[in-house]
Amino acid sequence: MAATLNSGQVFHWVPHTVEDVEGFIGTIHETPTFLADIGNENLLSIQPRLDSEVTVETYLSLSPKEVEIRSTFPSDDPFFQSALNYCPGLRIIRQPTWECLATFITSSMKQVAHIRDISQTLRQRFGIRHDFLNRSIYSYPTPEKLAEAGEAALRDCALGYRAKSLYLTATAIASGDINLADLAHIEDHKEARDFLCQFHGVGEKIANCTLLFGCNRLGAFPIDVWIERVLRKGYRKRIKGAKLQKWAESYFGPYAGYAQQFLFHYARVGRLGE
DNA sequence: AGCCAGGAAAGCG
DNA sequence: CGCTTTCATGGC
Repeated sequence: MAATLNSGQVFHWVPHTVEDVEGFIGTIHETPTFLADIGNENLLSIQPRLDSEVTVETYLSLSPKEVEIRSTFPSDDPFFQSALNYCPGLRIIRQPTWECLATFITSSMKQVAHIRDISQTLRQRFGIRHDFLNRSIYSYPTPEKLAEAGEAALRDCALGYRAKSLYLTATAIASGDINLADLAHIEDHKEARDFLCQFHGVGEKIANCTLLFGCNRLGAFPIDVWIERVLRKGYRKRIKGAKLQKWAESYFGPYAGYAQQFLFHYARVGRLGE
């Protein structure tokens, strides 16, 4: 669980200790939650109330479907197997679509540590406060709240040029101009990606991150500098862009996005670089 | 001090 | 079209 929360999918979980148990505190949708690994692959979770919408198990993808997913990965591939074995417990988190979309808009050309800072600032200034386990934690602000805040106030959160994109996207949704819920009814992967690319500041990579981490579309394969690096190193792939995208989706199969996350983590934490 | 970060839009030819 | 430049900010 700890590796999953630190794997660059989600940016708001912070270390927290409850009665000498070390874990993380954050929100699952609107519900404050404490999570801790307590040995033997057991997970401790504390919530002030039951979240009827999304359970801890759903959020962390702790389902038996894992076995089926892993069986679709390329088996005769030592490089991928070592990426998989590097962190076998890694899961894809199922985040709220808006929260995921907005967070990745703020992620462009930023390091993970700084994306965390931005996420925390936005939550503290514009989100709803929950007092939980002797601590204040904040849910992710709604599109309405960010639209109302205005571009200047967002820029003041160290967003830089991303403030404009976040503001325009929040406004498009808050005004009813674009209904984010429509995305769930789009079957086709390309159409879904194009739908997300309507938003200012959203290109192919951020659209794929949103589909993978925020829409439960496990075939989406986001390509960033780390993935380009790892595919170049592990598979001698010198192609880029759309060609690399097509190869990866085809090679890693129906759950390519899941495979992507193992490769990303292997590249970033495993110090694969030169 | 220089380089780069989970990129995308705008500006070229 | 495909390629290049520009856009802020902070950590190392």
